[in-house]
Amino acid sequence: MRILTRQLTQHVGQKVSVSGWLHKKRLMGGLTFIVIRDRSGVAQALIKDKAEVEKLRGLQVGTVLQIEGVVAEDSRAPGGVEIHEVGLKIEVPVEMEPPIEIDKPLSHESDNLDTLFEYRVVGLRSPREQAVFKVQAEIGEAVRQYFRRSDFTEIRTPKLLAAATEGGAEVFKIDYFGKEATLAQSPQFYKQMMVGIFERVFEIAPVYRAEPSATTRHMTEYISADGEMGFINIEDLKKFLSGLLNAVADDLWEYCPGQLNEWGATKPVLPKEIPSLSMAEIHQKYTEATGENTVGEKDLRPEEERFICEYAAKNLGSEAVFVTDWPADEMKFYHKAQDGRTEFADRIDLLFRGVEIATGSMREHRYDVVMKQLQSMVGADPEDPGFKYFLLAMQAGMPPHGGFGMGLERLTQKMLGLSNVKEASLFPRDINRLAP
RNA sequence: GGGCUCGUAGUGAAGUUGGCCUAUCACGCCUCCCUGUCACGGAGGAGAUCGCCGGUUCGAAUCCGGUCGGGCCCGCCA
Repeated sequence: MRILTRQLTQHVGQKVSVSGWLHKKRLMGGLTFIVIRDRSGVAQALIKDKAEVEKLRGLQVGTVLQIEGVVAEDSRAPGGVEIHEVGLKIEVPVEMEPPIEIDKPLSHESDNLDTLFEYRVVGLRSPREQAVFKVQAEIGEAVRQYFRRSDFTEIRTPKLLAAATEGGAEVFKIDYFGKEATLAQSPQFYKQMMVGIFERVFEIAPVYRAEPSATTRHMTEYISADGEMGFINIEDLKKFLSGLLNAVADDLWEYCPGQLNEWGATKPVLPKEIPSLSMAEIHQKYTEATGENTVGEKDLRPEEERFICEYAAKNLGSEAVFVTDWPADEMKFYHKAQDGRTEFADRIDLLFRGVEIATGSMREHRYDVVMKQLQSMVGADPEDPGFKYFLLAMQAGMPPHGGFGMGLERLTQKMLGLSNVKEASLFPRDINRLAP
């Protein structure tokens, strides 16, 4: 019966069988050490029998094999146990020399990312690479649990859409049986429509952006964690996001200490309520600090995002910060302007460790107003199938509501301290990579 | 889309004000030695027409032009 490598300590003195991949071999004359990898980790086996060692001749790392032997405690063995009196059974011999070495850290230098992604199917076998995605899986789990604890219903919305979309980012156009369709750049309209049904909904799913961006923080396909809820205001949204980010960090450092340590990650300093700074304040502080005048600009420069995160870490005891008071003339048609301060959108961006990881806003829930905004801001036809059903949902009765979208890979990147968001994607898609 | 920058064995790097390059090193790979390795160690070996095309020159990895492929920043965004 097969056991996992992590279970060896429970079987000292017993004969066991483990299965996995050859991860490393060290031939030392009369002694041969091999390391076997399975889903639970790695373990060492000590082989003395020359005939057993000969079975490995010509076989490379990656060879699938089964090891039978007796578990022995030995302080010289990694982890204190190893397998002795080994009998090997080669399940799948691998003679191909791996294009990259997975038993030591892979280079994540920006110049070498192309190699990293080109050989991704092999490189991900490295325990250190796996750690990134174990962490990402845990983040997804923590996010899901937080939503569910907060009484959200998980939804699945279509990614194939009729042509019209929310505007802003470019969309991918595809041929749909002779008609033009687009790939969803966000679940925006659907999650809002679903507020009229479940009140609180969330989705964790891929979205597509046809932006020709070539930066360390953009991909053309990424996973968005979207939430939307009714009967709230912008302060409720901030509280929710503060709690969410804290919950993710707490969960991660409780359940993934090994993986986080692999990347030298440090737990983010986050107060219970993440502090807010208005865009005007940030421009002001940046201008004072650098002499570079950004006062009056309608967006934050990436340099300002990094600056204000450092400022918040140093002065506000928080590695995350909300940016508030975005100019209303830049807002999207479904956004809501602030009550009594109509020159500002009721919008927040969540900056974490120098990048924007989430954008949230209150939505315009009044049918006649959102209709007017659609026409004046987008110049769109309300009968267009891309907008028609969204408008119907508003007309059918929508409470004040708001929500946000958060980039899962960006969050993973920043939790681990990776320099490029693509490192936090199994198979990143960008302007010039569609495979593997 | 704009700016800057890079391309040398399977991988990572050195060499790039032209000649001493018949291209150096490390990891990996092959053969042999090695009974406690864990980035094992030791001896030997194979592997690169220096991204591609053209040009300048007695001579090009090195200079020039083109081309293909990357990267970083900006714009835009999560």
